Formats: sequence, structure tokens, C-alpha cells
Amino acid sequence: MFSLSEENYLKAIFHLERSYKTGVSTNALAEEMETKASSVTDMIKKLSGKKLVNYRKYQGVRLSELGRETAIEVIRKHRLWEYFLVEKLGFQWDEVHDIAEQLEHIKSEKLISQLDKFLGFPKRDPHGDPIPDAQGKFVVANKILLSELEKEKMGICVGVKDSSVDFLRFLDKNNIALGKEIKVLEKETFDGSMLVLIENNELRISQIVSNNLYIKTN
Amino acid sequence: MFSLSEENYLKAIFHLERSYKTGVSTNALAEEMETKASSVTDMIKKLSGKKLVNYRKYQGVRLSELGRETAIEVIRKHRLWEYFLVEKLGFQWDEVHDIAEQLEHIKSEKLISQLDKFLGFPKRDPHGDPIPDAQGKFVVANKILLSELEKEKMGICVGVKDSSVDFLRFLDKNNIALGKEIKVLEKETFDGSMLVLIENNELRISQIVSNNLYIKTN
DNA sequence: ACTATAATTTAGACAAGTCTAAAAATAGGA
DNA sequence: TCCTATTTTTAGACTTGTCTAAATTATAGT
Repeated sequence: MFSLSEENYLKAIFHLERSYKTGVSTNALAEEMETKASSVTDMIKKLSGKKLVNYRKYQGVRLSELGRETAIEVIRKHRLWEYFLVEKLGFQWDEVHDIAEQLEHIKSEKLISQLDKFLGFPKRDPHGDPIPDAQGKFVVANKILLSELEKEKMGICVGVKDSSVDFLRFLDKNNIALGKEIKVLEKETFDGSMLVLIENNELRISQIVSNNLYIKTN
Repeated sequence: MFSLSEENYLKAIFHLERSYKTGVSTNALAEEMETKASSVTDMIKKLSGKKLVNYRKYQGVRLSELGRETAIEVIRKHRLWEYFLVEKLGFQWDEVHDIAEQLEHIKSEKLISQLDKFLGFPKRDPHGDPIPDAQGKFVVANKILLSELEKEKMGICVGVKDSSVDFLRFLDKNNIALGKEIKVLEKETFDGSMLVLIENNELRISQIVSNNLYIKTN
């Protein structure tokens, strides 16, 4: 059984490993955890002692197999709770992150397996991110950024890169939601903005937005 | 916002105040919290500093109005989660206590109000204990112990005093559940045992059991 | 009222997780 | 290669909540 802090560090390392293939730097982790580099070093040593990460001084940190499994288990819980909050309790998708941050640390295997069953074994959370199953397996999204979609092509919204409240609110306000079909009508080269069609509405979208919205083509 | 430990102490004091009308003793609290008296003294001082309890050295401790409100809020969360676990996730009533102990500390007013609504504003948890509403009001049970019920009288099971797993398992095994009608057929004076009728089954019950089962008459 | 015992509090210590300030190691440019 | 800026680690301290051991206060029996 690992502490709340340990679990949060593992989760952060897991997410950062995508960008830091050769090892997550102490500073990057400090920024992600909103703490100081010295605190990170302390915690890394503890995680290393528990065989959750591989660590050599000054060389960054990577999850061990055990660390990865633990991180995925925490992420599974986080996303299942997010799904519960939206689908069962009627929360908006931009309200659930902080609550799920707390719920993800509840210790009970049976709780999670029963919750999973109750929810109908969902495959994706409200932000479109895949929910790992009880064995830690999850679908790797075949997704691209909306900004990479060519003119006249269409796709389905499957996720967001930036899940800040502001961004999610913006999407809601413009009637953009996961599962909806979106078509690129025009792309402006000078500012990267694009004109898209979503549910028969034409909408002009800035490059910042199209860079943060994932689309499934196929 | 109060810490997990502080909330647990408040809850314990709340429960003990029923038996310790003039003030909860340090030792009683230490036993309830499974800790040492010296730790209790330390915590009481902190709670007192935060105006959650009234405390005079060597005189025991009592909840302030704020402390009582806080304790009731935690109890409300605990019992709503227990109801959720049994009614929605299919847990047995003897499995839910430890999980609810964790869930009761999740911080989010909206989470609890939405959960309450989702569950249909239940009035009692799976052990028959009343669930406080959002204003902290709850029905005071008009209940007596089964051992106090007279011969030939009947009542409805509404709660348990001892909610240990062993006791709850015993009840399940003998088909005794909340809401069921129970009638006293005979009472033995020499050992306090009684013969009862529950769902057309005759059952002999020891005094220990009848002292831990609450019955609503009329 | 006095004393033995029980209950309670104090003093000092510890573990977890964090911090600041200072030292050490690394990396990049000349 | 060497020097400087940046990154990382170390050292020592603090907070929360706990502990043991010792001191203090209350209580009950005579």
C-alpha cells in the first residue's frame, strides 16, 4: 500500500514519461507536482527504495514495472470516478477533475471492480481518455489533433489535450463535445485558424483550440 | 477545512457524547481512536484552538456548535456512501464500513448533494442509522433494544448497536435484516435468551444478540 | 483529611513530507 | 579543455500526528 503522495508522484512520472523518453527530470517533476526540486529528490529516493522507480543521481527517473502498474491503477480509478461523476451524478466534464483527484486514492479493490461493473465497463472517461481495465490494459487512441486535419476531411471529437476548466467551458459554450462529428471547411494559413462545421453550425476556431482537441478519423 | 485526523476525532467525540453526557474523557477517546491518551490530549488542544471543542484540563471534552456541525457533516457523508455501496454497487452491509471511513473525508459539497439526490435522499443507512440531511437534521430513532421487548410483542428491525462484521454476518446467516418483522415468543429468565419468530421461522437468540439489535415498535 | 491509585498532561522524540539555503554535478560555449 | 550557468542534491529545519516515559492532578477508600 502506497501513500497519497507516492501515488501522486507515480502518476506525474507516468504522464511526463511521454515527453521525457530518456528519464523525467527533477525540475519537470517539481513543476508538475507544484513543489520544489529538493522535495522531489527526497521523494524519488523513497520511491527508488520501494522499487517503484529506477533512479541514478542527476540522470532523471523512470517508472519500474511495479511503478507503472501502480500508476495505471491510480489512473484507472481517477477516470472511472470521473465517468461516475458525469454519467451518474450529473456533473459537467469541467468540474470533475479535483474531486476525482481525491477519490482516486481510496483503497479498495472491490470498490473499483464493483464501480466498473456498475458503470458498464466504460472504455473512455468524459475527456476522451482511455480507462485502463482491471489488468491495466487500455486502448491506445488512434487520434490526431484537429489542427492536423486537412481541409474537407471530417472526424469525431475523442479527447482534449488541455483539460483546464477554461478550455472545457469554451468547448461547452460552442457546443463541441466528445463523440460529435466535426468537418474542416477552410484553413487560414496566416493565423492557423480554421472554419469548421459541427452539427450544421459553422464555427471559426483559433489554432490554440485546434491544437488542443483530439479527433479520431478512420 | 479540517484534516482527516481532526474529522475522525470529532466523529468519535460525537458518538461518545451519548454515553459521556458531562464530557468525554481522554481515556475513552483514546480507546475509541485506538491511540494513546497523550496523543488525544495533543489533538484536543488543537481542536480547542480551532473552537471545535470546549475543553478544560482534566475535565473531559465536549463538542462546540461548530464541532457538532462538522461531526454531523462527516457522519452524513459516511452514511450516504454506505447506502451507495450497498444499494448501487451491491456490497453486503457488513463490508461497507471501512470503505465509507475513507470516502467520508472527500471534500466537495456538490459531490455530497448530488450523491444524496442520486440516491433519492435516503433517510437511513444500511445499518438502520439515520442519515442527516444537508442542514444536519436527522430523525431521532424511536427504537428500543430487542432485549427490552416484552413477550408476545412484535416490532421491526431498524438497526444494530454493534456493527462488527461478526455480528452482521451472524444476522445475515439467521436471515435477520433491517425492515423485517420480529415477534418475541418466549423469554428465558435464567440466561436472558429468547425465542423469536421471524418470517415464520422460530429462532433462539442469546441475550448478547438481543442487546445489540434495535427494534421499532408500533 | 490523607493517601494510594487511576487518569491526565507534559516533555522530548520520531516519521513523513515539505521547505530554504548552500554545495555539488552536469552541460554548453568559447 | 575550461569556465560559467543551470540542474540537482545535500543539510538542516519545520509541521502534523504520533509515541514513551515521567510528572501532575483527580478520585475513592478509609
